[in-house]
Amino acid sequence: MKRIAESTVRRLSMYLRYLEDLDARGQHTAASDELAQLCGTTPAQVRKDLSFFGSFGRRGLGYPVHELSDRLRQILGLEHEWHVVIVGAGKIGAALANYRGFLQRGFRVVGVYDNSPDKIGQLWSDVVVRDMQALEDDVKREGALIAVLAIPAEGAQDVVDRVVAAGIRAILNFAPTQITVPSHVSLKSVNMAMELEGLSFALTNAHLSKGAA
Amino acid sequence: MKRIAESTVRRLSMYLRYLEDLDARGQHTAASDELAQLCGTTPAQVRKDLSFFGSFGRRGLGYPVHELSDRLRQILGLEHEWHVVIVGAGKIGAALANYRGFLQRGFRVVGVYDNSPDKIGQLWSDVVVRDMQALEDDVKREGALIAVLAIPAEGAQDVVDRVVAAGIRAILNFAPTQITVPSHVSLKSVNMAMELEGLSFALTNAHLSKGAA
DNA sequence: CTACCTTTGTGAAGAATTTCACAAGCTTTG
DNA sequence: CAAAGCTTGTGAAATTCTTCACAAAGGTAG
Repeated sequence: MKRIAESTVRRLSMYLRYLEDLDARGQHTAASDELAQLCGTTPAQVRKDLSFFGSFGRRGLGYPVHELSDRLRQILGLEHEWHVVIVGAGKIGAALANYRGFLQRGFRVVGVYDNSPDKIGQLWSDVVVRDMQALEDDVKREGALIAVLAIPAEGAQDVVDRVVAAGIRAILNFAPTQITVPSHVSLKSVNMAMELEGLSFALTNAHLSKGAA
Repeated sequence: MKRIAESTVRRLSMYLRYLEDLDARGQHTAASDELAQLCGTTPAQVRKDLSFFGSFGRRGLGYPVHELSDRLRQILGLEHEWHVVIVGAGKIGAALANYRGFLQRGFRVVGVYDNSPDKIGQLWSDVVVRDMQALEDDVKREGALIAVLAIPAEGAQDVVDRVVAAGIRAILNFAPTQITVPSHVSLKSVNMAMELEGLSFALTNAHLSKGAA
């Protein structure tokens, strides 16, 4: 079977979001054309993306909204709950810990960790900020497989090594630095400075830069 | 001249970060190989990326660290200060407003805006949270060209239309929804749920998913 | 039942991006 | 100054991703 491109996965995630909207509004079917317009892509792209996983639509009619949502949740692995730890109790950590979208999607924050004594013990939503020293034990006990890193660049790699050793299998990194992980661990990095610099480039070189996203 | 891929711009931004590190450490030259290792890419990629903009290296030696940094800042449009407004004074807005990396890179937050009465008037770092109603006037007066949207999905498009009408030319969107902008406006979206779902997919379909980032 | 309309699923074409591989050029050493 | 050693810059090849275009299939109207 073919490997799936990251861009395809991102779009699946987007299709799902809009399908759920449509479902909530009671719409029963949606054509690739409609989905494409909602998501800012093309009908051919929608059909191709879905075709990697099977054939879910009906010719002449479109896709069954509810059924396709289910199928996409399956594909994306959103059927069960993932346990997530957040490392770093700064503003970004706080934003993530409070973000309701996560729980809705099956990402349950089972722990928030920090070094700073004035952070430790604070209650956030429904978890208490704990000392970093508890990190490994908690990861193991809670069976957390996903870690979010919301810490400064310095020390990020150390934390990565620690959580990986404790059993984490996927990392979402907000630290503005390159980190490395063993091949059995998935990594995504979000770097705000890099995004803003992309915009700065576009503003400075309107003629050179590609369309938006 | 050839159009520049977004992926290239992201890497330029990364090269710059590491060149600045090297510069601070007093290293005078760096080969494509070294830069590639730091950034997790390949030497050929580094050379190709840079070659779109000119030829900055010396054969047999590598790239002059300080000079190339300057040149990259020029290319990325980081030589002068950009004025940025942040719309939404929630946790994400707070994280961004406080992020020192921005100012370092020449992004000055000239205003933070919110609707909520208990947010308005709060002092953040060195700006006061203001009423959304002041948004358009402030954008014009301050000559802000970049807006960061840190608000819920509902109403995001309205805010976009408002800031675009007021003269904003680039938007960094954290609202978890698709927004549209006129073609003269650049747009980047960061969607945390989508990132986590990408990890969930990778965990669920190890055999289908591509390498990490 | 037939004709017509719509929309999927998908090979094949096309475009974009990355990787390869090597000639050209700078440095250093003897 | 010649030879050896690196490393760049870059066409060309390979790979990856997107778009095209159309046959196949379901739906509907008459």
